[in-house]
Amino acid sequence: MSQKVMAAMSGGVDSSVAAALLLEQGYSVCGATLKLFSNEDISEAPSRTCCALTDVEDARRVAYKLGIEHFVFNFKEPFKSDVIGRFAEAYKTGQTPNPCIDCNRYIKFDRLIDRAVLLGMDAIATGHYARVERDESTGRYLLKKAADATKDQTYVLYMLTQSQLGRILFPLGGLLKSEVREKALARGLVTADKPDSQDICFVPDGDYAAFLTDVMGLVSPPGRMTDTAGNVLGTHRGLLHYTIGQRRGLNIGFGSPRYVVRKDVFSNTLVIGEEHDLYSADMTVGDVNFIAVPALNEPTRATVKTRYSQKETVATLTPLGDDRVCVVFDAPQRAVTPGQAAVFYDGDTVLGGGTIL
RNA sequence: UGGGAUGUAGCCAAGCGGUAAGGCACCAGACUUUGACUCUGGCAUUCGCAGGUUCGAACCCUGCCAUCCCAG
Repeated sequence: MSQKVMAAMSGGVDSSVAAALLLEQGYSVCGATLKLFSNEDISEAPSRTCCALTDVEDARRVAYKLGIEHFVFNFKEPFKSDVIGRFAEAYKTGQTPNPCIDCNRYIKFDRLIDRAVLLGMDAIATGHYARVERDESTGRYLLKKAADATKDQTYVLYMLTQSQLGRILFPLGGLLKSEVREKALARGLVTADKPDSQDICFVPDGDYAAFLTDVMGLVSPPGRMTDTAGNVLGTHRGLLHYTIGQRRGLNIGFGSPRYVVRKDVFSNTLVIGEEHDLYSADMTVGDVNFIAVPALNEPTRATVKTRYSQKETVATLTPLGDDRVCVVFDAPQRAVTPGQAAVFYDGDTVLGGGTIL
């Protein structure tokens, strides 16, 4: 009896091909598309997003073409509270969140798995570029980088637990993006030519600041902009327009570029400085989750990623207790930003990760 | 209103008689499944204003205006 898999289908190329491949590999497959928000809740949501209404239609057409059953689950409420809500909360405290990670953590790999199990499925599959392997010696599931290093998404999957990993298939983990597109074309999937998604899915026009103020009702008044010594240089447009390391939008001219160095929500002050002011020798990471090991018990060498699409850097991890880890970089890192994820690697294997405090 | 200095794009700034460098900011595009960073391209028919000299002026001359400094 073949394994029953629920393929999460966003309506994009990747998940379409993932579902098709599973079917060809002999799995018993059904498709599932998640409704995460109403289009009328956000501004015009035309092309380049995931999970929009047209994308549900595309997913349905692909499922039909593949001849598999297709479900649409309404996860608007949990998405609103666990993803959008957290996103807004993070901005309130001056952090820079990564909503994709929360969506994976609380929606796709939590509620969707629950739903799949409820329907008698053995596992779920997504179009993420990552690989899951079983370490025979320890019995643990390992999360490993994708074959296509440029598309690797392990950074947004660091919080997966052993029980989740035991029920996850990533059919695209061994493929290159170009191969995925070829396969989509070869199979005549309508999603073959859809552009890669980008931007935050619930903020299709990319104007997340407007979303936070207009839709979420956050208040972010203008305030003073100072240099690192505290000298007032001008006025900022509201703290949520900025993130650490940001250069654009400061609207202030010096001989050299200026970057956001710090956000102080209490005094509503934006501190700006030069490139060299952005480097940190260490950081504390909280809410950590370990995958390759049950827990971190002693100082450990690892490579660390402090933001998406950034090169890894070598560091020493020291457990602090309370799900926290102190990370000391071999070389100071640029723009370490609270709220962003820090992911630890041992070669191609994800050791674990957490949120930068 | 005695003396000195300076006025070139939003900011800084080169140019010193031959037809407006550069940096920052800004804008556009690329890259990017977060916000960023980065990269590429764009961005003063015009040099405080008005006259004059010259084949030709941001550069020389005259006047005016503005700002800053020193002195009163």
